[in-house]
Amino acid sequence: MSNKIQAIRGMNDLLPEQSPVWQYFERQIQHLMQRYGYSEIRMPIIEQTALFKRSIGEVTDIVEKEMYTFDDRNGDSLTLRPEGTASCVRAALENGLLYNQTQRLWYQGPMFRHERPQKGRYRQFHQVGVEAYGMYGPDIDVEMILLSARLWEALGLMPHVQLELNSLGSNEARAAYRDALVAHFEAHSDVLDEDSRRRLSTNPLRILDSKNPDMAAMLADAPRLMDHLDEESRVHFAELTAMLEAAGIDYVINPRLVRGLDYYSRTVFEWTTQALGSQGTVCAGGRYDGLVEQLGGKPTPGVGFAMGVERLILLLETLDLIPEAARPRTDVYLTAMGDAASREAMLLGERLRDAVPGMHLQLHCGGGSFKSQIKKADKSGARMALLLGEDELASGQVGIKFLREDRDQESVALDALAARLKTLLAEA
RNA sequence: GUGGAUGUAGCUCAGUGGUAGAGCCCCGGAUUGUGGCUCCGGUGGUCGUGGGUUCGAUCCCCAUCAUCCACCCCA
Repeated sequence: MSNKIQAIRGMNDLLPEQSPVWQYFERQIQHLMQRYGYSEIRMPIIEQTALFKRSIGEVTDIVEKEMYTFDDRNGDSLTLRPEGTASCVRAALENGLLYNQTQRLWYQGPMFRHERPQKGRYRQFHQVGVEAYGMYGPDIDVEMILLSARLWEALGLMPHVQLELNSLGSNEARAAYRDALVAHFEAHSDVLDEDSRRRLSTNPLRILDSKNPDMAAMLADAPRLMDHLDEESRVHFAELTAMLEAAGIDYVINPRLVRGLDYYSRTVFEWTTQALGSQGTVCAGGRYDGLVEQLGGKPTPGVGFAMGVERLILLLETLDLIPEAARPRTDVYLTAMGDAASREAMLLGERLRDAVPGMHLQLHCGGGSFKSQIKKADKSGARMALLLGEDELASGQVGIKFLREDRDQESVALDALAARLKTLLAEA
């Protein structure tokens, strides 16, 4: 055991039993994105370290202590991407996708953060990200929320998730609010815990997030971001909530909702669930109007969000929401008794796959008794087993045995087999 | 990164200071070529890893790795 090589901590294998569930989820995503007119973009999973430092923010937890950063053979500092937005903006800029045009993009793939693993939190995890560029109005913010809501609806998750909203205001308004907040905290510094004191100089907004009950009263009295919004952001947010109400989307305004990445401004939102314990955020995002410029582009507004695939799949499993149709099926299991029949079965299998393209046919390999082959046919989940032995070979017939229905075994001539199978498959 | 719990067969778990068991799974047989039920038999474990205490450790102690829970963070 000790000399066996193990997977890296917090990085998981996706096993055969699990992959159909992921594929089901991915199909839903692809379908959804097409319906809303979003195009897929794929970026490298490694970028220059500076990209993340500049976008996410030097003093955020992600950059300070969670990135997989290393020097490559040239001595350049590279980082395994901890999130997708920065790469997406970089790729869009680099390829001219933002030049005098709007974009609706999505992507999917692994992200890496060196955190302590827990259920729903892994060092390699997967996100589906959705980003839109070039649109200032709240309509695109609303579209993003509606799009995500439609996904919950399709997956059956809607009753189990809740939408939380907030506005961070413009960068100037947030800076002013930050000063007011720091003043409030400094006036009550006796109540601040150690974490919060540290954050006072780095990221005071995060103190609002604290779950420490000793600080609850002081936090309740803290100035509210909503009261410090600039006029433009206030109107933007008001229009956003009005449109959500018109669309019938329930939401809760959470004035303490802030984001761990520095690039956000104005709208921020989170979909959360109670069903996953402490890793209950299943989807989160917001507006980042300053990021494109910060990364060297012309001022271009952006909105986006990311979903945690592991968390969503965990949620689907916890709530038993994986539809039966998501599982792969086998229609036919082809058995063969004896060497001659085995050779013939291989060819027969290919001919049947040509003739009946929609059929899922599994060929028995590896010999064994008839009994054990039929046992395997049963285990495969196939509806029927095709039986090919010496008798059948001699008479040019194949046996069709029904494994899930009370029905007589059939004997069909080889040249009529494909047609018979088509008919049988059409029954279901 | 902090605190706590757990780690025994592929899976779910019993168990004891004298080097291990059940159920499920898997394989074979009862039924010379016919699954699901039943019965019988079998494969499979350096008891997470490395040290220590002991005549002797899977059990006690320490360390380490991994998983889980909470904090933290976030998707």
